[in-house]
Amino acid sequence: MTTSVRQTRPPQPTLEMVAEVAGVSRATVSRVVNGSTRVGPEIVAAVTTAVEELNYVPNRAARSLASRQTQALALVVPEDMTRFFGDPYFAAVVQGITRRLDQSDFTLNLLVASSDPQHKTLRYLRSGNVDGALIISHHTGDDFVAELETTMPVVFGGRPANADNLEAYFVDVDNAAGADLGTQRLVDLGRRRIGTVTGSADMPAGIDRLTGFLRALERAGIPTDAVEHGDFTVQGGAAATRRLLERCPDIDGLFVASDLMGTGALDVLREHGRSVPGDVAVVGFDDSPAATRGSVPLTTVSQPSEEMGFAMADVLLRRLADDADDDDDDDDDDESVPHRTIMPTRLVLRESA
Amino acid sequence: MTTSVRQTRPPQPTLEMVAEVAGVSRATVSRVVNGSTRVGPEIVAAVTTAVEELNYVPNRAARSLASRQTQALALVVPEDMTRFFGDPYFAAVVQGITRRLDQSDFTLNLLVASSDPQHKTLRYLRSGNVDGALIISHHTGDDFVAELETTMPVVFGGRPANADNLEAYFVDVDNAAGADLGTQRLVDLGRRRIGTVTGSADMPAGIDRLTGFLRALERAGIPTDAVEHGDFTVQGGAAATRRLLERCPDIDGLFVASDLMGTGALDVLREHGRSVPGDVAVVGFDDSPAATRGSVPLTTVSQPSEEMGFAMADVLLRRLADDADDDDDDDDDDESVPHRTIMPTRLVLRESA
DNA sequence: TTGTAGGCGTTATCAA
DNA sequence: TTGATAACGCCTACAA
Repeated sequence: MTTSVRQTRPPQPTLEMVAEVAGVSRATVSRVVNGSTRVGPEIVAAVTTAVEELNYVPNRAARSLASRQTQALALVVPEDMTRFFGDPYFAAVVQGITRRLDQSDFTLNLLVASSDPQHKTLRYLRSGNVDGALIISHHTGDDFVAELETTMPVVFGGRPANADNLEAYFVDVDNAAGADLGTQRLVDLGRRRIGTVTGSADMPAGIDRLTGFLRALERAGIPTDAVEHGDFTVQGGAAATRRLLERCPDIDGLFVASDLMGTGALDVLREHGRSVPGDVAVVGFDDSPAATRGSVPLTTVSQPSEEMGFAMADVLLRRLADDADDDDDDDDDDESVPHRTIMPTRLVLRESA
Repeated sequence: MTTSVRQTRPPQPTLEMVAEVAGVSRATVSRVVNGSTRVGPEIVAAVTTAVEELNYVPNRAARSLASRQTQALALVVPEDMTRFFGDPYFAAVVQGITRRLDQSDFTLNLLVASSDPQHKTLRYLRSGNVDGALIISHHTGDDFVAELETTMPVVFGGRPANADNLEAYFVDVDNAAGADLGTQRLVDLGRRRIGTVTGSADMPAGIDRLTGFLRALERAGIPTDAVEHGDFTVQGGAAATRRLLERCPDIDGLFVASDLMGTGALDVLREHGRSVPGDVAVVGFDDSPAATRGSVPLTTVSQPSEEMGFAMADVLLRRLADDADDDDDDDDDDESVPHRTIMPTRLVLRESA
């Protein structure tokens, strides 16, 4: 061996080379590679041998150019990295998506993008890199989505923010019902001065959970003024709790719109000398790992985040399959894939309430 | 508007269509799109107008097929999702990588892959989806890497596990020196019964940090038997600490090979009624957000994780640029891109030691 | 400076 | 069942 050879990379084998080795045409190799049944057994064997001998792997670009498909999906997350990695909710959703995709031969492209304001992301999407897109953590302002939908099938995690979006496909839980459930727990515990730290006001999940909270309080005839806005981050949750404590020092119950914010709330409560659940009972939302990470294990409204990711991928895959079938036929919608998939929430009792 | 139109997606515009609208040839449009300077100003204007009018975006597959480049990189992480999302170290590295890539027009493909044992991942890589790969958290067993290097330029985060890999490019810190530094802090504090919770034994970072720990103790003439193996997870760190406490109940100093494991250690220490740093002084490694997440802020050996990600991407991009230049010329290595990039560590003092 | 033409590695449409 | 032969959308000599 010479000591310093420039690593020269052998060119990847092509269909043509395989065809030559196997003594058949490119078309036949293509059939074998793609698992067509209409090929003679001994030919299949010959091709398979050649493929392994040459260590052949099909070129994705060429395949996608010819077939107009990529076998890839994008997961678009309009948040910055810190946020994305900071909230276990995202981890669960990604986990679910990949679990579904592992059963297919689609791959996932993660697009975490608030830094470069959607421009690069949108270009990436529009340049035919993927067959469809999954969008989570969608904010009111993220209207690049509208354009996206005209380009490729899209499925949302959480009801999309655009009010006009009646045709949108999404997977969600009934956030209002969930929040109601969580708040009711506080009521049932006999708490009568109940506050909330909301999620982002520009996200349906934030808005709906507030709605559910208010509904429960009104039903119980409890004042609904103890509301402070958070943003689904630990810091935001902590800050909101601080403001709440300042404004309403007498609260004895707190509904926090996410477990992550819940940990922030717990910190502030302790910092202010309030015991949990003694002085203040706390209920979170998500049932993410964050729920058990704080000083007190959180009672929380559980949503099946991972299952939601799984369902999102599943819906998108089915839409894609449908599109492939429709060669021409009907324009009446069979509705084989439902636009909305609503998953259940349930209350998980731990120590905080 | 009809109520239920099957969303029919208009075909994406092509170079050819732009050419027609602008009244020039495809070649010219291609030049303009790719920013060639050798084009008349008014032609550039015409083409630009046409591009915007049609909302044209180049097709990646076609471009990549013709140019034999993808303008995409892969980040390969041979870990499961839970682990990937659980350790802030990865978040920092990804952050750094994307920060570098944002200055280029390369995109990043994240491949978190221990589930499907590398098969799908390897196929993805080998089918020409990316121009190069970044690999972090590389274990001894992950030998698929060897094959990868023959296919495309690769840069490692952390010295690769394969001993024979002299030609490998990587970005790392001097783990042994860092661990030595951290351990020395415990010695300087007057601790004389010092233990360690190591990282994974099949990863260079784990091994080297143990080496540094041992070196510091030997220098100080302190027994080196208080060693328990962790695996860079909270649970692993906690379990190792538990074993250590059982075996050496008298330890007064603890070097933990990662902050994440450090939080696990802190929990166990408290659970056993040991105060920190009173009874046991603790030093971590990484200086990740996990360092300040536990009950006591960790004194830790800081490594510039985000900068390391940035550097990894930078090295890979430069290798790629070099490869593009070398049309034929030399076979003596200019070594314009260094094989190893070693970043500094420093001790960050907080409350735990 | 601009246009022509060939090719990149597959898939898909025909015939045979 | 198999094999020619077009596309697919773009880049890139080469020629004008």
